[in-house]
Amino acid sequence: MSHHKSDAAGADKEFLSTFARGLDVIRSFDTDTPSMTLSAVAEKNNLSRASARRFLLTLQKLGYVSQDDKKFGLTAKVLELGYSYLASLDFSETVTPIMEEVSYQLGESCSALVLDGVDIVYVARIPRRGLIPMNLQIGARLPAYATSGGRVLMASLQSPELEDVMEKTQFEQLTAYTKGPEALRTELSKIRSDGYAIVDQELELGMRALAVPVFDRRGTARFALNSSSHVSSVSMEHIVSEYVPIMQHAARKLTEVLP
Amino acid sequence: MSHHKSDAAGADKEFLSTFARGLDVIRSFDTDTPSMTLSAVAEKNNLSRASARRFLLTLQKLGYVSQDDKKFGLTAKVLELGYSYLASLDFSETVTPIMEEVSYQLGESCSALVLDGVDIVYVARIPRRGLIPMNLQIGARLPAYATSGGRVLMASLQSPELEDVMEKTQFEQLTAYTKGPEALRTELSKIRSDGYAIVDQELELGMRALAVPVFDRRGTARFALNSSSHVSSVSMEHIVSEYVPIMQHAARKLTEVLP
DNA sequence: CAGCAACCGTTCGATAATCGGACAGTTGTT
DNA sequence: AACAACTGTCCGATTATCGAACGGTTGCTG
Repeated sequence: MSHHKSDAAGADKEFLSTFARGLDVIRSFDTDTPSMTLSAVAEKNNLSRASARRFLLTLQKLGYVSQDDKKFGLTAKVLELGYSYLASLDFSETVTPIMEEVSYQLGESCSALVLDGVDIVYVARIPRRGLIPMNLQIGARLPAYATSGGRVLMASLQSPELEDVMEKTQFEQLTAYTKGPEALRTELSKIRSDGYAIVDQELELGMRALAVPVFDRRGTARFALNSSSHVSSVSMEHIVSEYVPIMQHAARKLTEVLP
Repeated sequence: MSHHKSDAAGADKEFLSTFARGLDVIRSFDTDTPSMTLSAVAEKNNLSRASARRFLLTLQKLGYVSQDDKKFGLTAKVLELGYSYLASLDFSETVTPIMEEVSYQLGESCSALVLDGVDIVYVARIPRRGLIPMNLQIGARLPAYATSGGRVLMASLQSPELEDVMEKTQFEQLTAYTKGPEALRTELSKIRSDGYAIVDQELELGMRALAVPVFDRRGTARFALNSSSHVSSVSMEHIVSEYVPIMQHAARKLTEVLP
């Protein structure tokens, strides 16, 4: 049915390379190189200086980069790009208040996260006052297989998608407790029947995390709610008996308000 | 010296229109239209269907959009674009802990924000437990002229840049207290000598905000620290005598750790 | 189940957008 | 003054990109 595209060359008629390269230019700014000269941008992206300049001037004209004495740097406007995504989720009115209530009842941080490939991505977060266990901002990523949120979302995938994630996942023994692929499969079916996931020090020693899936009215998992706490502060039993009902109650309420 | 570019046509030799259009496609997803059919994307961006399809396929191949039954939607991966900017700021190690301390000492939320055009943009935020006055996430924008953070940043601009901001600002009477252009100029020079700005119910009734500028070692303002509170909870005198010293102390500490 | 409406997918010649090498200009350093 | 390390600009060559047109698919309706 479908033409065999020339896999070797990869020159795809439907792929806008100028656009793709431009996105790479944006992403080439990072912590190590927050600002770069035109030449540095060219080199980092395998572009000619003339091309790099065109990308930078385009971004500058659009307000996404600014120039400070030969050095180019991103402006806060690039946040608007990521913001398109957050806006399309539309959490601020409906979801955040419920998360705040959960956070208050638990006395712990509470996050919302989605699956993107083999990672989970934090899309909303209510931090706990005082010690913040890890610095997880919106947009931060963690491997799905070793996180409670990742597991509830994996558990609600259909078979082909799940296989795809399992296959692409790089299983690493992050702590002495981290489960491998086989143990994870067993765990996933347990999660399916329980309706929640607990990850006990598999991602990081001393940290326990709980997550529940949040479904929309059609029954598809839209995101996960998660809360993590120190081993010293809460026992596993307490999580199961106290935290799980609160989280599941919130998840059911969320189902009603989701479009 | 410089060619007179054909101002009428606007066809700029150094402007990569494919790239610019692609960025617009990303931004065309919003709260009202979180997912769109190919045709809808085409129409919203004034593209032919064939073009819209090329943009969407490119974004899909890069993982920024996903397709669900003829409807396209952004994925969490677009957050990585905005993340490039946050990474280039590199706040997580150095700035956030100091902000947390401020938030703890004040018992109020504490935010970091930068100036982008006539707006301020939130780039880091430590929320206060309990009532969150407004839902200000990272990336959120407010008009600079009516916010304490905006004012300290405007106050530290050089004359031509300041004039530019003043000129482009749409002054609106947001509350009965909101200052106009003339009063703002007076206020700015007061801010310059005081080293802080207080905005008393000018943005929203019942809200008072305090901000201080944070300079790097070369003396350029990099961002502002801000904290806002309810009128009922704290008096103006208390802000000046208690909050200001804490904020200014944090700002000085930040100066030392900034690159 | 034919006919229609509203979509999406694909092709291909035309065209304009993009490329990059070469040269010129600028700045700061020794 | 010579040099290094940049950025700015030009223009012919090259393709990437465009869009109209046609073909499919799906779902609805009488």
